[in-house]
Order: sequence, then structure tokens, then C-alpha cells
Amino acid sequence: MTILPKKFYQRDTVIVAKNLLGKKLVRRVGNYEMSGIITETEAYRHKDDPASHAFKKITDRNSIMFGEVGIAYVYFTYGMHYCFNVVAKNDKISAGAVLIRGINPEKGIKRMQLNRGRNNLENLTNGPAKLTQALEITKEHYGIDLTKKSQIYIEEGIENKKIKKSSRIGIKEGKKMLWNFKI
DNA sequence: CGAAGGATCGTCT
DNA sequence: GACGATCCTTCGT
Repeated sequence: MTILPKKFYQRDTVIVAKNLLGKKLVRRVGNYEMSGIITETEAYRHKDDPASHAFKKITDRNSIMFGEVGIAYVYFTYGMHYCFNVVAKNDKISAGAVLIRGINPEKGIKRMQLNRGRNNLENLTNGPAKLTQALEITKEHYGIDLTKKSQIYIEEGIENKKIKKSSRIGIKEGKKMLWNFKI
């Protein structure tokens, strides 16, 4: 399997969000490997996107969205959850990231069930905070390079089927933009 | 089934 | 000092 190169992420954030569907997210803990097919994503951009963390200005937390593409942006929310994003943008904007909202578990399901404390396959990784919990992704992974074969990376997956677009979840502004994508 | 509320803390104002 | 790119349980119909 080929790992997606930097070039993949050097495009319009919305395009990258769409193209990440069907790709395979791999998480290695020591020798143990967990993986799944990405089924839902959301694009967050910059000045044109009031729902984005990067909309107002650069801060300690969001600064990574202004940097190199293909890097993980992990943030903590609601006092108990982590969300996993990939920095992606073209030259026209200076910040952008794609939120990974759901995957279809393939390898390492047993460990994911253990991490989540439930066995129901449906509810294992079908939400942004659920998949970080299942894959043991935390703040420690803030800033790691997803184009290198390390703890977390993304590689080629399956053919894209039909993509459904809709409004992004849980935001107040920018609802008109249909930047939520799923298979 | 759906609606409501609790958990819980880093980040920005 | 307020609140969130959420999830899960509980309660009511």
C-alpha cells in the first residue's frame, strides 16, 4: 500500500476532504496495528469559513493549521473528547484542515472494542471523538506527520463510491457550505 | 423511539 | 468566566 504523499494535501481543503473518503487510516501501537476506511470528513478553511478554528486569528492551538500540510491537528473539546484533523490547503489560503469524523473498522477491531468499552460495531468509530478513543489518538499526536510510516498515517484505500454532501455538524456559522462528506 | 441533561477542562475573551 | 467541530445515559412517550 502507498502512503498518501504531501502533494495529496496540497490542494483545496474541500477537494482533499472529498478525496480522503475511502482512504485507509492506519494506527500502530508498538507491533499492534489498527486500521479503517475513512467514511466521513469535514473541511474547515480560513477567512472564508466562520466555523473554522482558524477563522479569527492564529493562536497557540490552531497555529498548526497555518503550517505544513499532511500534519495531524488533534484538539481537545467538551472537556472529554479529542478530534483528529489533517492539515490541507492550497496556496490560495493560509490555513485549513480536514476533520475525520468516521471510519469503517478493518484491522484491530478487538483492541478498539476494548478501548471503547463496547462491542457494538456500529457505534465503534462512527463519530470524531469515538474514533480517537478507539484508536488511542490524543494530544500527544498533535503535529505528527501523516505522510510518514509512523504511529499514524493514511494510505490508499478503496474506490470512492457515491459521495453525499451536507452541512457540517455542530457548528453555528457557515452552515450554508456543504462541506461534510460521507460515503 | 426522541429529547434532555450530564460529564468535564483547555482555550480564548 | 464561559463555552465547545461530542458522546452516552436516562427519562418520557
